[in-house]
Amino acid sequence: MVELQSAHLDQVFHALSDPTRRGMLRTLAGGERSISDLAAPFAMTLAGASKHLRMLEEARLVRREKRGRTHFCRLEPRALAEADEWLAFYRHFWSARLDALEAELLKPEPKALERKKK
Amino acid sequence: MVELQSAHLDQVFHALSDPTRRGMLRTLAGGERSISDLAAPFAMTLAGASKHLRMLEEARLVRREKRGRTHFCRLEPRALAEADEWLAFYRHFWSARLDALEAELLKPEPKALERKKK
DNA sequence: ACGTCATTCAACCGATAGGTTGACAATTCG
DNA sequence: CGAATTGTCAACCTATCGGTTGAATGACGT
Repeated sequence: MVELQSAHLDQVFHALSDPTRRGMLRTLAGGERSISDLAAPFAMTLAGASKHLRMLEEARLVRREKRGRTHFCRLEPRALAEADEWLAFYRHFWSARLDALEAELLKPEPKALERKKK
Repeated sequence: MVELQSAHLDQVFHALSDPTRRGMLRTLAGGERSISDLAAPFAMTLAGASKHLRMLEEARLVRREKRGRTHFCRLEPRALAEADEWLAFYRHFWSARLDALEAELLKPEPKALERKKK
């Protein structure tokens, strides 16, 4: 858990470092979208947008499924979760409260949490 | 809260996309360090490391204080918190449990939390 | 079969990243 | 003062980024 596939984190964080790509992820938060749908909000050629999508896909932030002639994309939250795990290490620097709760979540006994949920 | 200074997020995520810089942040999690201290673990000239530090500083992930001839760096958690806030929007995609707890944290009444902590 | 729609590919472009080297600046020590 | 320590600056190099254009691919509708 400590190494966290550094090379993949490189890809993920780099993918997140562009506002176009972050915008696309935001759109995908609303559900499956075609490439053209994702490209539409941006003043950019489709080929340009296509490249961004490919980076998101290679970073495994997005999954693509081709149905007929259109490619549908969906958010792949796993990679975001990895970025989040990396950040979690630092969480206590800015928020002792959230950190405490999270520590509880990750402890070997999820009893307290299950009580809360059920 | 919705726009989150996109240009700054660009810088932050880009800064995090390099393993050398992430390594430096990890070192800084242990407290204040000099530039040479931060550079030491990496097979790289000091000038190279110095450039990485400057990016971290410009992304406001690190603060620098010059005392005598040595520059001391400290972690600046605020920028990491911004990245975390951005990710928070997507948290429910991979963890309904954590999301629920966090929502509780951010609600106007922190009563339940205080009971847990004290 | 033909045209059109959705998307990629290949080539190109200027800007930036990530690294090096060598010279410079500032501070401390003898 | 002079030498060593700590770090930056400037110039350079190669690779990648973020974008364009124009042609190619593949599936659909008629």
